[in-house]
Parts: sequence; structure tokens; C-alpha cells
Amino acid sequence: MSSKTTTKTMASGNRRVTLKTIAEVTGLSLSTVSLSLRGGTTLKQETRDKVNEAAKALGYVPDRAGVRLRTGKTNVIALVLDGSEDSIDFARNMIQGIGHAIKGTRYHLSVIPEFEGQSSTETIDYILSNRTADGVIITHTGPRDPRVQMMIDSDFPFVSHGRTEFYTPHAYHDFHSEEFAALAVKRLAGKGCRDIMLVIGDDSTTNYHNIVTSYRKEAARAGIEARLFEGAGLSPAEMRKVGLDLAAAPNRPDGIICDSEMRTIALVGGLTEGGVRIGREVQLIYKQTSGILPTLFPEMDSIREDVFAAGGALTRLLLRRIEGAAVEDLQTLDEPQPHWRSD
Amino acid sequence: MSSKTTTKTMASGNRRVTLKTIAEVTGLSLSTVSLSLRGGTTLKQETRDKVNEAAKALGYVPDRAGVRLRTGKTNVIALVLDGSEDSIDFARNMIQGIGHAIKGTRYHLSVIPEFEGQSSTETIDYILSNRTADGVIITHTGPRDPRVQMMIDSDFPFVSHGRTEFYTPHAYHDFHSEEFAALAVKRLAGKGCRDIMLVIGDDSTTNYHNIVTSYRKEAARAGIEARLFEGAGLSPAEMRKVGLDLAAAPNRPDGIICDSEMRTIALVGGLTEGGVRIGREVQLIYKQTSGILPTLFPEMDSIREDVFAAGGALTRLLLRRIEGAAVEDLQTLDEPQPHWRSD
DNA sequence: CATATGAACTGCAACGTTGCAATTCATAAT
DNA sequence: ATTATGAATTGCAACGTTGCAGTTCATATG
Repeated sequence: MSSKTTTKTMASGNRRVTLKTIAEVTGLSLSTVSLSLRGGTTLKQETRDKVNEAAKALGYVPDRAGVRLRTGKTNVIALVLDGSEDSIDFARNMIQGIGHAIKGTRYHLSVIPEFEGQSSTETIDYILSNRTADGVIITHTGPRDPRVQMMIDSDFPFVSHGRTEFYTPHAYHDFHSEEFAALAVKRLAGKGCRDIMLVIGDDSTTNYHNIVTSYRKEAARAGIEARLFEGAGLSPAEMRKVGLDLAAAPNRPDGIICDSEMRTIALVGGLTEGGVRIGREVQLIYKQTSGILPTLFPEMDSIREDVFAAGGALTRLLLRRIEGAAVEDLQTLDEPQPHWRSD
Repeated sequence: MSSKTTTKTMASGNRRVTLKTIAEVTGLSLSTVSLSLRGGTTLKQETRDKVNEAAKALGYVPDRAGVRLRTGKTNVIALVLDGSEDSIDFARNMIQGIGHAIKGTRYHLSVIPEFEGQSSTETIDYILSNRTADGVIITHTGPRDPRVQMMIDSDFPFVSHGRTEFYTPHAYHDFHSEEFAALAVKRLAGKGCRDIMLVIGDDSTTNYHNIVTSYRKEAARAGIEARLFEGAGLSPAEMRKVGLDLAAAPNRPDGIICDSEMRTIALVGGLTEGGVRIGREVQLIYKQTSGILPTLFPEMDSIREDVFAAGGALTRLLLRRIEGAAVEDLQTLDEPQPHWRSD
């Protein structure tokens, strides 16, 4: 009953519109139509116009299976989705970013979730041997990430959210973690902290090493104590307990840097329960990615990574890679965006 | 140098393994191989064994494009991902649930993100006219959801996370919101509340109506005041302000039910800032889906929906629907799981 | 007038799969 | 020995696309 009807839906006797349909309508051969639609320059303008008009009028969209069978091109990009909970709403932001970037292209997004501790080389192996996508996006890379190795070896297009330490270069778009750590340390030092602590997670990632190295260097330069707390395997409840214990500890640090939203929430919960006021007894800077934390802790300093934008950037790099661009031109770093509160 | 090498990778001269390869190896015809692999019962056991062995040894996997072109079956299920931020990590949980359920099947998951306010009928229209998936999962349905209407009309397999009010039945797996509201009201009444408030979002969803109706009914039964606060369009910061104002309001409710994690965080932030202690001056019950809130507010009552499980349930329903099961058998409700704290 | 040139278009095969119609071949019935 | 029966297997066409090798046909060249 709605007056808003889909314009695309044709009269009635619906059969799929294929090249053949257009050929019949225009009176041209199938080959000509195909050629024309792909921009064959040997065709005369009149013919090309005729084909284009017919294609548009009929709502022609190339059949993915046909194209794929013939050319091997899947027009699919695959996102291998890490199970990590560190960054809140990481999946949604990343996927929306990708979705936004492929809008208007022929690409579809296939998502392959990974589960805790599962070896994701299987996933890559599957994609590689079944050519199930034209390119892959992976996240949370390690220094010698076996997935990266596999894809380099078989010269398969991919981008990583995260760097590696391979000699052979590859496409990536990464958060500038070194800069993150440096900014955070400087800020804490500037606020007068003398004994700071970095609460950090998964030591298997390149990110971990980048942050830690930069953290130590910058703290040394500022001449302040730099401790490390490895929160990797801890559950949120355990992390909360850490905060609580820290609140009561005699040698409590006067500044904390936290690289994960999940751990920030848990830690702050514990500290607060222990009577410590963030911004007073302890300074805290966290890495912010989701918009939830600023609502929760509007008065806290943070440094932001825009995951939506990262998804877009990764996708654009990948598409260029698929089109054959040199990997050296496909490496970008995302500058951390500090959000300092009242000074 | 790792000793763990992929077993699948064949000797060297790599060409894709197709039916033809198996035919050559076994000395059978292509048709026989195809028939056998699909379990042709007219073949003699010896032949079938031979084919199966060869297929396994060669690591045969049917080519998706070939199958799709021939049969029209895409072996893809599409998730239309709502942009809503209400439930934290909804996307990840849902996708992992789906991923878990399709593990071992031939299905891939294609994710189509939606953006704020965008009409998602286009998305459905695209899937429908290009047969780009065998089935669709949609979420956050409205009572007369046009997407549902479209898919019913074209008899296309789908499941929704959320019910509708159409006369024609369709497959769904939904959270039992009525039960959620009833449980929450009873709990608050049991704690002595006389004037409660439901903070709720998007009034375009069926869920909204189900909750509100049940909420009112149950409050009436308990003989207590039942207010409604529509938090739909509000940003987290605005929601926080609402909490702050509420803290200072003379007629502040003594119990609050919140249907969204995002709004819970913001509201509690505001209330707390305003000096109100949750569980003392005000009772609060929220809908919990992510594991973050219990860490943040360990002492607060909540009612849980397991989104991971929902993803799995939706997928199983959808696959049965694709296989032709009657929609009447594909409607399930997920019982809310109350988590009451210290009494 | 015969032939070369080139512009504009077309036929055909192939990608990997499936399902029907047809074929082979041994055995049983006449 | 011929034919019918049926079990086991195979050939062929088709799904929609692309790209190469032609073909057609008008015009230019000798």
C-alpha cells in the first residue's frame, strides 16, 4: 500500500538481466555488449551509448559468479576479526569504516571471526588455497606474524592493522603507538609524576613492543621511574582487583598509562573503590577508541585512535594493493590525538 | 624453519584441484565424480570410496563460483549490521556467534554495515535483486519493518533479531523483552520502590513497545508509579546530563530500569556525579549484554541477554529456513537471565 | 578491378559445476 | 541366440562472463 515503490523492480515476467538480455534488446552480440560495458575503445560511440542506456534501463548488474568463474576475481575482501576485547566496539567501528570505504565499489565484505587462542593461520591458509577473497585485512599483528609470512610468501594482497618486523615490506596502516607512549609520558611528567606505570596487554603483538620501548625511552629522558604491569591474561574482575590492591599499596605509582579501554575501566573501577581519586592522587591517561569512556570519565586525559577511520584507511590501501600498487607506497601511520582535560 | 608445515600444501606444480583433477586421477568421468561427491546412490560403493579418497588426498574443495553459477546457491549468509551503539560490543558478539554456528558448514558470512539513519531497504533490495546471499539476518526490527515485508513478499529466507506485527509469520529469535520488564519491575517493587522510571530508546522498534507495555502492566499490578523517559535521540553527554539533573530533581524516582548499556553508563555517570549512590538512594536495573558493565558496576542488578548465543541461534534458524523448514517452527524467545546482587 | 587496410563487430571456447538423457555392459528372461 | 532388464557410468548442455581469433564490410591503395 505504500506509495514508495522500488523503482528497480521491472514490470513482471522477471528473469535475471544478463548480458544476453541486453544483447537481445539492443540487437548486438553478446560479446559486443560485454566489451562495451567494460569500456572497449574499438566500439563506436553510438554503440556504446546504446548499450549503456539499455544496461541502465534494465538495471543490469554483472553476475558475481560469472565474473568470478571466468576471471578468478571474487570482488570480496575478507576481514579476519580478532576476538580481543581490549578496544570497545572495535568490530563495529572497523566494519563500518570498511563498509564506508567499499560503498560504491563492487566489493563485498566477508568477515571471519577468530576465537580466543585459535591459530588463525588456518583461516589464512583457507583463504589462500581457495582464493575466497581478493584481499585480506588482519589486525593485532605480531613481530613475526605467521599470517603475514604466509601472505607475503604467496604474494597475496593484504593489509595489516599493525606492523611487523619482517625484512620484506608489506602494506599496513597502524596506530603510532610510539607517539602515543611518548605523548602520555610527557604529559604525566609535565603534571609532576615521578613514578609511573604502564598497564599493557598482549605481549605477542608488535604494538606491545613499540609502546614499551617508546615508554621506557621517554621516561628515561624525563628522568622518571617507569614500571610495567602486564595485564595480558587477566579477566576484568582480576584487573579490577589489581586496581584495588594498587590503591592500598604503599608504593603506588603517581601516574598510570593504560593501553586498553577494557583494562582502563576495570582498573579505574578498582582504584576508585579503593578510595583513590583519578586526577588527584593518581594521574591516568588511557587510549580511547570508543566514545564510551569519555562519557564515563569526562574529566580524564586520553589519547584517541579512530578505528572507523582506520577501517577506511586499511580498505583503501588494500584496494590499491589489489590493483597492483607497490607495498612501499601503502604504509601509513595514524597520529594519536591527545585529549587533555582541564589543566 | 618451523616444523609445523601445512599438510594441505601439495608437492609443487600447483593447479587448482577441481572435479576434473579427480576424474583424471581416478580414471572416472567428470560426471561420475561430481555425482559421487554429492552422494549418488546409484554408484557402486567401490567407486564412491575411490572418489572420496582421491578428493581427500588432493584436498578438493568445490569451487564456489562454479557451484553458484550452476545452482544459484551462494553459500553466503548476510548480516545487516545496525549502527546502533546501545549494546556494547554487539557487533563482535553477534558475529562471533554466527561464525561459531557456521563453522564446519560451507557458509561464509557477509556483513553489510548500516549507517545512522540510512534506509536499509536499499540493502535488502540489493540482496534480493542480485541474489547475493542465501539468507539474511537483520536486527532491531520495527513492528511494520519494511525490510521484513520485502523479504516476506519475495519469499526470501531470513531471520530477525526482533519480532514484528505482521500477520504473516516469519522466522525470528528475540530477547523476551516483556519478561525483562516484568522481572525488573518486580525486583524494584520488591526492594520497596514506589515510583519508578524506565529509560528507553528507539521507539521505532518492536522491542520498545514490548518493553513499555509489559512495564506498565507490571507496575500497575504492583500498584506503583511508572514513568517513562525517552532517551532515543540523546547523545551520551546529554544522557549524562539527564542523570545529573535527575540527581538534583525533587521528584526523583526511587527505581530506574535501563534498557541500554550505553545509556546506563551515561546515566549512572550523571547520577553519581550528582551525589546519588546507586543501590542506596536509587535502585537501578540494566540490561546487560557485554561483560563490561558488570566490571564497572559489580554491585548493580542486571538482566542479561547473551548476544553471542543469539547469533548462534539466529544462524541455526536461518540455515533451517534456507533448507525449507516452516517458519512457524523457527520462532524462539530468549529468556532473560537476572543477575541480582546482594539482597 | 583486385587487393590491402582498418574499423566495427561476432563466434567460440573456457572457467567449474550439475542434472538430464543417453550409453555401456553384464546378466536374466525368452 | 536374441532381447529385455537394470545397474553403473558418461556425454552434453547450461549457468554468465571474458578474451582471443576471426569475420564482415566499407574505403583506400596499387
